[in-house]
Amino acid sequence: MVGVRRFDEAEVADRAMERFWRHGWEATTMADLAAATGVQRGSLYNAYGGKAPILMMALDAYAARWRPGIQAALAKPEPSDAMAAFLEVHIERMADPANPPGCLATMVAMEAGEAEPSVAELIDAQFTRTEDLLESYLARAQSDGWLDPARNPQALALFFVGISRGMAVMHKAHGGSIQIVRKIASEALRAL
Amino acid sequence: MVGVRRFDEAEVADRAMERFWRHGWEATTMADLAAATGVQRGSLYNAYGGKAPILMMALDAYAARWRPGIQAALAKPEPSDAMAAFLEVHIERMADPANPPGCLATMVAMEAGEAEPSVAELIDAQFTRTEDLLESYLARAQSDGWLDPARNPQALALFFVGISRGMAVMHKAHGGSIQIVRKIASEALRAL
DNA sequence: CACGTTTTTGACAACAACGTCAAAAATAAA
DNA sequence: TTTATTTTTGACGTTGTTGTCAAAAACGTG
Repeated sequence: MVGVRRFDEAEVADRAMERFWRHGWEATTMADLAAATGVQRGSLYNAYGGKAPILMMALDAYAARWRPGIQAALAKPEPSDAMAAFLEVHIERMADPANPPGCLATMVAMEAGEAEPSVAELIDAQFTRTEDLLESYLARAQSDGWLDPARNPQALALFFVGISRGMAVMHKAHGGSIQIVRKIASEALRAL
Repeated sequence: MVGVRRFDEAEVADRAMERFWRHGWEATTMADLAAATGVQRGSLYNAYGGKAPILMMALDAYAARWRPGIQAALAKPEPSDAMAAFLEVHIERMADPANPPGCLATMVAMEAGEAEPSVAELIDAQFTRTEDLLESYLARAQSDGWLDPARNPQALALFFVGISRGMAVMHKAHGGSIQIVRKIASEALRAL
């Protein structure tokens, strides 16, 4: 390696994440990303090739940021505890005033259409990954006797991922109210 | 009225709705709206003033389209029937292949930020309206003895509106799968 | 029918964003 | 220290989008 990259890639990912999260995909231009990251537009093109690869990098960083919390949640034996902790990860993210409202992945899921198939595929894969984590946790909890054998782990996993996305939409739509989000979560836990 | 408007305003609202619904707010230009509606760009500026008023008109038409179904759902005495019918309105919308995937209001809620305060306010108001409808229905059902007096009608209303938005996100993220949406709804109804 | 008002139309200039490129700068390795 | 390779930088032309405007067309009213 001869001419070495001058900027910190992880920091670029974080700043780009913040920018996309707060303003969305279409409302963010390469010039905005240059301003947000402090890296010149030409360098971003040289390093990543365009806007979509930067978003995908930001989405990966975003998913990685919550992964420890989710895995800790799924270490709890009782499903009601685990699902409460799972939702709490999202609540804490929304409660932190340093974060933009809502959820980056949810926003991109709604915004990314046929125009950016690679982004849509990544979102699909990220959602599926979380659903699979929850489903296998719930299936194990079921075989360990913590969950009624009549319940459907897959449907429950979809439900909890779904309600976490719904909470993000409500958070954003209602001006960042965290009380609303907490109320939704508490009702959702009665599904168990 | 002398020089009378040459196009059907309701039809413009419908075509604009379809365009915004399928492609989103930022990804739709005035030229796109002109092409979608068959009305020239200049005429749209003359009639509405810009893109945001057209979106707001489309959002009103969108809300009006599902209002009868929701009111019919809330005519059912038993809350479990009513909430099932409420969610079914959304499911049927997503199951119709003629409709774009997801939900226009949910998409705009995620996409509209500080850049378009008037749009964000309208979305907030539309969400609140539905929540209020559900809350007063549930409060009445509760006083009529159909719902456990220990339950919180407001929190339940927020939950059901929230899960309907979550269903829309999951629908869009997973390429329009309706089975996923149905599974989520069936689990959500166990919260009652 | 003629008038006055409004809409429609096509065009315009200004601005924003894109993607590329050649020259300059930086640095690891020889 | 020189060389080879990569990144950085600023600028360029192209394209797309915006908002406006004046002329033309349409139409209800008198």
